[in-house]
Amino acid sequence: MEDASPTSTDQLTAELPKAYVPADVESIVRDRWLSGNVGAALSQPPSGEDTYSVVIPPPNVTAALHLGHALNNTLQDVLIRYHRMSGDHTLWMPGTDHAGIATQTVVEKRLLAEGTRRVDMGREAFIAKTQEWKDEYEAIILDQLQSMGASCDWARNRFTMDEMCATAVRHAFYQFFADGLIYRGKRLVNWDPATQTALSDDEVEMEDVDGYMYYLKYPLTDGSGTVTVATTRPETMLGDTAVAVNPADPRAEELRGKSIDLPIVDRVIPIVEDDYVVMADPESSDAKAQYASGFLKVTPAHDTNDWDIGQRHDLPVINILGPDGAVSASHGWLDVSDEARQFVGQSREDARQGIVDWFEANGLLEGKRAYTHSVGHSYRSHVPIEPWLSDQWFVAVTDDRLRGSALRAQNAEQAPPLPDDVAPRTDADGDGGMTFYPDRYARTYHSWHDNIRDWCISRQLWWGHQIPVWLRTVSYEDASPETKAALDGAEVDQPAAVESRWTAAGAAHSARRVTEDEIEDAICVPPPSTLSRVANNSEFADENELTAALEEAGFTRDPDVLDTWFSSGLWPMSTMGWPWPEDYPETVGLLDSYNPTSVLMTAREIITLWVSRMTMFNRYFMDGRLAFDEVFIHAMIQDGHGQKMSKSLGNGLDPRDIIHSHGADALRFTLVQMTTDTQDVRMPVDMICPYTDQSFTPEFITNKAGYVVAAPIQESPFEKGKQMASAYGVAVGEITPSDDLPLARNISPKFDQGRNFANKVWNVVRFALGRIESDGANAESLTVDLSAEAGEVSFADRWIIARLAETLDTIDGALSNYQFNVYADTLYDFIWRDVSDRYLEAIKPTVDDNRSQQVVLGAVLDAALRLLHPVAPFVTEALWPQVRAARIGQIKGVALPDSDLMAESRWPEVAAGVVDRSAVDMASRADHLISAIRGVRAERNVKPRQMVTLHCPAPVLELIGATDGMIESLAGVESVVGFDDGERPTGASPIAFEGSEILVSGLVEAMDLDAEKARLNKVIEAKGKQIAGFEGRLSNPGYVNNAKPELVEETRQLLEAAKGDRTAAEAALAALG
RNA sequence: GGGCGUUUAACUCAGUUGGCUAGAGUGUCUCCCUUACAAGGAGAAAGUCGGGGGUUCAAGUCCCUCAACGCCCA
Repeated sequence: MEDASPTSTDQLTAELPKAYVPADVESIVRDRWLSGNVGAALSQPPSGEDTYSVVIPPPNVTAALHLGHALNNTLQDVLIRYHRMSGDHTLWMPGTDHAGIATQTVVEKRLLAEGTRRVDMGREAFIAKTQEWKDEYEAIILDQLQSMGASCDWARNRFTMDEMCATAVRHAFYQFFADGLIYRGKRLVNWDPATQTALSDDEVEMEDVDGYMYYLKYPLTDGSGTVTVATTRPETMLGDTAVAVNPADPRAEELRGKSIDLPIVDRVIPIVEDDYVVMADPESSDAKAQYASGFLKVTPAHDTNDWDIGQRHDLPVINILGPDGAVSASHGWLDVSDEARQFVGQSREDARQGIVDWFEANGLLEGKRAYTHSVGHSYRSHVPIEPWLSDQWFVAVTDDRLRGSALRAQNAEQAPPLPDDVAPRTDADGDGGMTFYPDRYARTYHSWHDNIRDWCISRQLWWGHQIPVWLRTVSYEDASPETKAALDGAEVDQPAAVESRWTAAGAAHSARRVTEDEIEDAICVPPPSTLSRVANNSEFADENELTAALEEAGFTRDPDVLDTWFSSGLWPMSTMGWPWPEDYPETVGLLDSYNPTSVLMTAREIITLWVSRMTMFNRYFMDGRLAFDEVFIHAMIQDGHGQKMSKSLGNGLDPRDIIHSHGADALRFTLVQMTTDTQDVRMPVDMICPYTDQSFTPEFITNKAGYVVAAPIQESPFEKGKQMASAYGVAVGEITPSDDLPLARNISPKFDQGRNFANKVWNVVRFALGRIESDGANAESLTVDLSAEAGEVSFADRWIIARLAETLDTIDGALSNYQFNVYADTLYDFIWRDVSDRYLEAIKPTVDDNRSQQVVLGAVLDAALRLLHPVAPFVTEALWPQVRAARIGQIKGVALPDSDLMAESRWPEVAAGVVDRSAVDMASRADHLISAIRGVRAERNVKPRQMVTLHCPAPVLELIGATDGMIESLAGVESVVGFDDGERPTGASPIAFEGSEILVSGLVEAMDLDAEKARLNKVIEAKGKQIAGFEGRLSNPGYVNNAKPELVEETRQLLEAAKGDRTAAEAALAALG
């Protein structure tokens, strides 16, 4: 790459502006990576070499990425870049998710705004429209990822509905179907009456709702009285098929065998006894018992618990609602009485009121009490979910081959014991191999599988993978002989595998009785690539012929699509070409080399739905192999008030805004630094004034729902009288932004630290470039030996390399354990505190004339930037040509091989033998002395240029000598003279250091006696406190006997030093008179 | 109802198996535009580690308990 070649340092210095301007370099750097194919993975790395792989949790194409995505992807990129630099073959698979219901919903909204509806345009046209949306947002998302610096293998970008993924989805469905793990059945599902589709359990959100508990009197058929049922949903009584009572209830015996005349509907229903019924207990602490009457109306078609009771007592199921949630007589309700007919067609809300009124008017309403309870709501449309009876497809995730396999995958050391009904772990591939970080999430994952139910995967949508099954319902007589044979003795709704002409052609065939005399045949047709492999001697040439024949035989394809998570669950396999990688040559080898992936990074909200399913699927289809070895769950970012960031609260941050104002590295660094192993982190949200571009803390109000939000209208603190709209004001529709009331964007001051750090790094490099004479030399030109014996380098050089080695160790440990904040903090300290504040200042007087020191400076810079690269790739890559130019030699034992791009450089290696660990201790002593001197200087207002003189005893002289001028440089000391309680220089300020007295003279201004005394008294007081503490500890026999000996010894030394310091300070005080 | 997490300086957070005088960034105050950086440098003030009890020679760290806040699941 031509612009990466080193040129003369003078030129380079001139090229670097005084401050780092991210916008000036980010797009250039991004292009360098793209044209350099930095993220490209080798499909078939040489065997035996390490690989490291991550699949991106595919973002929904519904919307642009938010801050949570920025965090998630930054962390992945940090690991990927780190492992790439460490020499692993890395694969980071990018892609997006079609997000069925979510995307369909936003597209429908857009259509409505344009004046059309989905049903008006038809399925084909709607899918085309949605595809447009997908293309638009996929492009935005990929652009966002690249602008954040994500080093994915872009050529492998996948989409959950592209051909490769679609093949995997269809093949997996076919395989499960053939193995009896996917079945169709009439079940109660979570029905969203607004979007009119089924939802899986995890798409239902529980919300507390203020409602009533109604007490309805049901007359006994024998006229002997009434029983009172308690219910929150009186309207469902139209579908009651029993009343249940707990067998332990004293009233149960008397009622045994009796029945009820169900009001309104005139249906005679039995009284059954079931343990499930909560007995009335007004004294109970359980709200359910407090509000219970002891009698439960049983509506199997409209309540999951009632369904279970119905199953136990063989009760009829009467469905009285339509798909829109209104009362309906055309979905299985046959015995509609004249009285009941008035409610047909009413919404569930109207019907509730009407039925309560009816009971009241007829003297059958015993009462109602206010009652707050949890009601399931659609996560998408937010309307209450209706448990609704319908034909749906399910994956039998409760089967041990799936649930058991997911549980066995867990690392036994961090997981609770396996449940009794799960087969034990064996030495099979994958068993016990999956580890969670932080480990507490292993329990969350485990317990999710406790009450797992079969997974409803059909969705009544258009956007998604259409179910690859052709269905036909015929009367028993008309069914084929094979089907009849397979169903011999089978009960209603119980599926059976069938051998037929369709299975001979490569499809899978299952049948079930829909009713006693109706039979449904289901033919699952695999993807063409599978069909051509499994069908030998098929009577059909290809899939088209087969499906044409099916349709001719009266079959029609199920119009429903699959739950999005079905395709996401296959993601670690489908993206790598499964099941037929040979059909996609670029994927050959990927599964063998990169699956299992190394780690899955995600937020905890989807531990259950995604981690579990990927594990189940990968293990099922890949002979037990895990989808990933490790799972890292990162924090959720909340706003400054501890609230979830959301569009509706207007408290979110757009990564694009942060990149615009602070730069991508600032975004990344701050996010990485925030990543501790806690669950939530807070990020105070400020606003940017659109008139001045300055940020300020907005005025907050509390909204009706109790959230702290930015007031809809904000005054500019910078331009008097000018106003702006907050994101909250716009989100709730209170304000439409205009020229007079422009929308203010959100920002957080937390990103300042990242921005400042990038700027610091920039300037460290600028400094070095000004001090290193390139003269055409390169990293091979000169080799410097660090050892003190060689005498080639100064103390500061040995020390900074020792600190580099320590930093490297800490960072390696941190990144292997997902301690991202430790990584960021360690680097920040090393670069800012050590390299910048100490090392650069220490070498300023000597580096210009010291060739070896220039070599060390160049190498330190090079190494530091490499360590920084995973978290701040842009600024480091931007500076890489300059850093290469600054390399005029190498350090023996410090490996920093050259490369064209920083992103392709190797992680630094420092040989243990070259590190002078003692230098770190000595530097720390020096540091204390420097601080003391600086303290005196600051107190006396000594100007930076003013040099002082030090008068100190022999041991301190020795330290000063051993550190080769570091102390003088950093403390502004001109000369050091010996001083052994001899004649005191006049006007000198005393300080206590390591038990002896040191005098500082040359402070220019006359000594302020009172201030000096006050300072010494403060020292004496502080030392006295310390001494008391140490003495107290040492006089305690328990401590001396029990604590580690070296600890006790250390305490003794500290005590001696503190005593010495106090004595010195007292002597100095006395000398002042 | 079950589970998890948080509570340390004014704010946002570190503090790894108990052991140096509890740290950082921001903010505040004082001084300095020193030829890498004012997005900077030097210094300073600021903490009864949520409350209470316990274990221990020793508790921010372990145990019990109470409180507040948040999240997940039902």
